[in-house]
Amino acid sequence: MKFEAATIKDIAKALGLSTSTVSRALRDSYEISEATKKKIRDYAAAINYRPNPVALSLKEKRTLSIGVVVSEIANTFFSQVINGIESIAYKNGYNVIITQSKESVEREQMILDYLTSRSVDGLIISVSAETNDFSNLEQLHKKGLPIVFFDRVVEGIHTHKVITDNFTGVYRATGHLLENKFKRIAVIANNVNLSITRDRLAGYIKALEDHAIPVDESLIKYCDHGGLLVEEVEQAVEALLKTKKRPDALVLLADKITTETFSILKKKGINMPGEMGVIGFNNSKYTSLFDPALSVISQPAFEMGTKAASLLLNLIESKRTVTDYKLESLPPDIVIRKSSRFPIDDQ
Amino acid sequence: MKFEAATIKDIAKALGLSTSTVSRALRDSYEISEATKKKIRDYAAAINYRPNPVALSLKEKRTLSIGVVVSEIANTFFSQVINGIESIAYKNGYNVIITQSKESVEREQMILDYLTSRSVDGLIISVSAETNDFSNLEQLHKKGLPIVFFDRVVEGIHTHKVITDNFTGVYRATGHLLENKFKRIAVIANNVNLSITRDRLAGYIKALEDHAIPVDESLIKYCDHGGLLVEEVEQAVEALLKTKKRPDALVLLADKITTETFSILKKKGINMPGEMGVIGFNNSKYTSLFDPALSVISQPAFEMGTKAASLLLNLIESKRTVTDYKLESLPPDIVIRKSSRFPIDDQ
DNA sequence: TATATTTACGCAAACGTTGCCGGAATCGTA
DNA sequence: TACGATTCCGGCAACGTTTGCGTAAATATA
Repeated sequence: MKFEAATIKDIAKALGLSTSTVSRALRDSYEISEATKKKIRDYAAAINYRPNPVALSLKEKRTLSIGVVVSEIANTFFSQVINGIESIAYKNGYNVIITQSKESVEREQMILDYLTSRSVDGLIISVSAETNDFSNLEQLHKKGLPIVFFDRVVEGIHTHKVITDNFTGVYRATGHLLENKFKRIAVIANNVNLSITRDRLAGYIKALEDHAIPVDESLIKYCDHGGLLVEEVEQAVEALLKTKKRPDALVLLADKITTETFSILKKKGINMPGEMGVIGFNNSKYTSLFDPALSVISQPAFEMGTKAASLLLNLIESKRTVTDYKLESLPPDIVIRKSSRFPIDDQ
Repeated sequence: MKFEAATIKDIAKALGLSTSTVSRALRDSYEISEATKKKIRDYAAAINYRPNPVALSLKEKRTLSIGVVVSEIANTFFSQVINGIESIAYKNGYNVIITQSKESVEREQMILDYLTSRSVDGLIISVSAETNDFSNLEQLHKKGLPIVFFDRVVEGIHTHKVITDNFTGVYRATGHLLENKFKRIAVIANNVNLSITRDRLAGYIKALEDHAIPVDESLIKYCDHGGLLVEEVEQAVEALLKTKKRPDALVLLADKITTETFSILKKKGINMPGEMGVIGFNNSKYTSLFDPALSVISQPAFEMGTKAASLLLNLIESKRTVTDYKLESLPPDIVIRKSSRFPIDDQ
C-alpha cells in the first residue's frame, strides 16, 4: 500500500510554472508577483500540499527532531520528564522521538545507532543501569552531537546536565527516619555504575555520620538492573530480613525498587511502619493511596524535562561550539506519610 | 553546533572510486570485485560509516518508522501497549514514534499533520476523547495511509482494529457486584463519543437487565475529558453521592477515572467497600497495593500492542490494497479484590 | 529612442543514496 | 588475429526542496 502526497512539482506542472517559482511563492518571496503567489497558494491549499520534511531534512541537514532515551516510559518519573521535554520542544517546532532502553546496554546501543545516524538533531538521555562503557556516547559528543544528560548523568562527558539534588534528598529522608526513632536503617540502591546511586548513597552515609551512627555495609544492597527484575529486589529484601540484627527501616533509592520492595514486604505480611519503616524515591501519584500511605522522595520531573529541553535547544541552535556547560541541580520534594512515621506517632 | 557524519562520497573520494561503486560494494553486489569490496568495507568500518536514513527515505519513499498516537503515555495501559508495539516493530526493522494527544483535538490534529506529512509509513492510534470529527483521519485513510485503530476505534473507518472485549468486561464486573449483594450500581464513563464508552455502557446495561434491574439514568455519569481533569471526576462523584438514593457500588469505565475516583472517595473518608463497592478499568500493577486493594478490569495491553503492530506491518508491506479488515477483540482480565467484595465476606 | 533599471520568473546544483545504462579492460575462443 | 563474452566500474538521473544566478520582458530614465 502506498501513500502518495502532493509535491511542489505537482503544483508547478498544474500551473505551468517552475518548481522554484512555486517554492518561492510559498515562502512569500518578494521576487514573485502577488497574482502568481495567490494562484499558487490557492492551489496548494486546494490539494492540501504539505512540504516533505524528509526532503527538507536532507537539504538542511537537520531534522527538527530530538531523541529522548529513558530506561522505561511506564516509569512515572520518566513520563513526567518526557511531558516537560515535549512542552518545550513543540513550542519551538521540534518533535520528540521517545525511546526506552529497558536498562539494557545492547538496546541502548541500538537506539543510539538509530537516533544518531542523522535522524535527530540532539539527544536527551538518562543512561541505562547496565551501561558502564560510555565511549560511544563520548564519541558522539566529540563529533559534535548536542547531548544533554538528565537524572543518570555521565561524569566524564562535559555537557549540560540536569539532576535532582539526590544527596540532599536522601540525606533528609534518612535524617527523617532517624528523628522518628528508627535505629537500624538499610538502603536498597540501583546499579553502582550510576551517578544517582553514588550521590544517593553519599546522602545516606552523611546522614548516618551526622547522627554518629557507623555505616554497616551489610545494610547496603544493590539491584544491578534498577529493580526491573523482580528477583533482584526479592534477593535484596530477603538478605536484609535475614541479617542477624534486622533493620527497622528502609530507604529505597530508585522508583522501581521502591514499589517492588513495598509490594514484597506487603506480600510477606510485614507491618509497615511497625516492623519496617519505609521511604523511597517515587514519582507516582498513587503512593498516597497505598496501604500504608507511602512516604516518598519525589523529583521535579516535569521541570527537569523543560530545563533539559531548553538547554538542548540552546546547544542545537548555537552557532559556535559551546564550552560553558551547566549542571542544574533541582531540589527534590520529600513527602512524609504513614509508612515512615514511627508507630508511636500513629493516629 | 553541527554534527557531520561520513557519507558514501567521502569513501569514494578517499579511495578514488565512484559513489555507485561504493554503494554497490557496501550492498555486496556481484558486480564489484572482492578486492575492491574489501577495501571499501574496511575503510567504511574505519570511519564508522552509517548510511543516511534521511536520504534513503527520500529515495525509497518510506521511512521505516510508524507513528503511535495515544492520549497519555503516563497511563499504564498505553505504555504497555507501546511496549507491545515496539517489540514487533524493532524486530522488523521499524522504529516507533510515540506521541500523546492529551485528549485534545488540536493536539491530535497537529500530531497527525506532522506524522503523516510523509514521516511515517503507518499509524497506530487510539483517538482522543474530545474528537468527534474524524474526517481528517478518514481522508488519510482514503489516500492510502495504513492505519490501525486500537482501544478507541472509529467505527466509520474501515481498517484493522484491535480492542478489548469491553462489553463482556463490564458485563461481568457489573454481574460480580450484583452477585455480591450490591444493589444500586452506578457508573462513571468516559466521553460518549468514544467507542469504548458505548461498548462498556452496553455491558453495564445488559448486566442490569439480566438481573431484572431497571436502568436509572441518574446513575450514569460522564467525564468528557476521560478523567484528565480532576474537577470533572469530582463533579461526577459528588453528583452520585448526592442522589436521593445513593448508589452502593461503582463501576469505573476508564483507567484514569478509576484512580481519580478512588482517590476522591478516600479523601472523603468513604469506606470501601462498606459504603461503596468499587471496581474499574485499570492496568497499573499498583492497584493491589491500594487501601483497600482495588478490584480491576485489566486489558491485555501488551498483546493488543503486538497485534496492532503486526496488522499494521502487514498493511504497510502488502503490495495490493487491503480490503479484508480484521476486528480483533481480546478478552479482558477481571481481578477481584477487597474493594468490590460485599463487606460481609470480608475477613 | 536608446539605455538603465526593475520585475518576475526559469535553470541548475545540491543534500546522500540507488539503479539503470554504458563502456573500458581483460579473457576466452575460433 | 579478430571477435564476442565477461568482469568491473563510472556517469547520470532521480527522490523533493531551496537558492544563487541568469535572463527576458516590462518599466523607468535620460
